[in-house]
Amino acid sequence: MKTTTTGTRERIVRATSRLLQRQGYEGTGIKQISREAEATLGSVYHFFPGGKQELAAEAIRHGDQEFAGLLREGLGASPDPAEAITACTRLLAEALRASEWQDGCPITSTALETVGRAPVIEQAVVAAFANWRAIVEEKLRASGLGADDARELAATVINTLEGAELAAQIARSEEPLHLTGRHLARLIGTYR
Amino acid sequence: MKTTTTGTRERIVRATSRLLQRQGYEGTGIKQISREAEATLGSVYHFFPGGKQELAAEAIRHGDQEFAGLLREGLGASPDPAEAITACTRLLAEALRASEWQDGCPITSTALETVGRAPVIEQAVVAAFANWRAIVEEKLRASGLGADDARELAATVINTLEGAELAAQIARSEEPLHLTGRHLARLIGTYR
DNA sequence: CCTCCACTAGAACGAACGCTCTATCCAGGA
DNA sequence: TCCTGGATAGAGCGTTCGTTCTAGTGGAGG
Repeated sequence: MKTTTTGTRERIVRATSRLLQRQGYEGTGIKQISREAEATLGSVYHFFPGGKQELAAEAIRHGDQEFAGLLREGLGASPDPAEAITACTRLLAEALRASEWQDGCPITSTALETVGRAPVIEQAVVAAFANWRAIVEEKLRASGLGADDARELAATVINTLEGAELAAQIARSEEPLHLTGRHLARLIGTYR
Repeated sequence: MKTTTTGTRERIVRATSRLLQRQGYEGTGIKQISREAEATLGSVYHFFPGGKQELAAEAIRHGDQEFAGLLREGLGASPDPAEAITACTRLLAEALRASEWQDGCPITSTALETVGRAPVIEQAVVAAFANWRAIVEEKLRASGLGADDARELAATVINTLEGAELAAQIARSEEPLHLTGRHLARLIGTYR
């Protein structure tokens, strides 16, 4: 059956994505992935003959889409860009707390561990960040900001969200995210 | 000899700090550390009977001091807080480029990998972030900002620097750091 | 009914992991 | 001179790593 086939592949990617998010690249074993995904080692290497790296790259792309979805949801909450950004920080804070501070950014840990040593993964990471920046940039331009301002602000918004997510996870507190929302709103406010 | 003794311990901590920075916690083995530090496995466990976790916690504290030194150097470059922050981003960018994009924040990777599963390390991480925030907060207060504003801005400055450092490392470009410097300067400018 | 092939299943491989253990070295005090 | 104890040295423990390999399963097409 086709559904079973894609079902297994999908389960493997989802499990990998979640494990990479929580344990990082080196801390996650293929056997743990196959166990968690309720698939066998044979299935894993059948779908991902490129091994751990190919699997991780695919999981990064999955995390990319996941985070992009959250961004779009937050940005759609208000026409005002400043309010839209704080909606994003609110969503991130809620998700982080709901997971008991376990699920931060889905790709940061893997990105840092593999930088400069796993080109396939790095490429997926770069694409994810570019995707996220583009989503924010589009929102800012739609709100009337100039092209250069929107592009630059979008980059800082994403970078700052990353930093705040990290801080919130470490401190086990929503506060860094809420604070960042307020400061980003203030920064955006200086552009009108 | 006392110097030889402390010399070995110091070499182990330095090597561990550098390796954790570049490869993360799970990606770094004790044997690699002892090799890199030109010490034997026996010496490592002699000085750090708590094993890898104790060693990592000590290395985090070393990285804490290192980053704090850079912060102090940058902040001391100008009496104006906005200029001082951009001096920090400049120093970070230079260091990152000089290491060929290998040496980002000394503790981020390890922090993310061990969050919620290695209390000894987590404690050192929390202390490091608190230390860095305090350094920036003091500078902002000395520049005339109110107590609450200074505290909040300091937190955002550190978080944003972290995010920018991450982005710069991944993109192999100084640009995210310089951009962040400009945006942080602008944000600080709204408080006078 | 048989063939075919995508998929499942997991044993086995060499290497590396963190850590324990014993043995040795050597400077300083009795 | 002998003793003590911090420091060095590395073999070896059991486990897990990523990967390879062969064997088996089951539904679709002829």
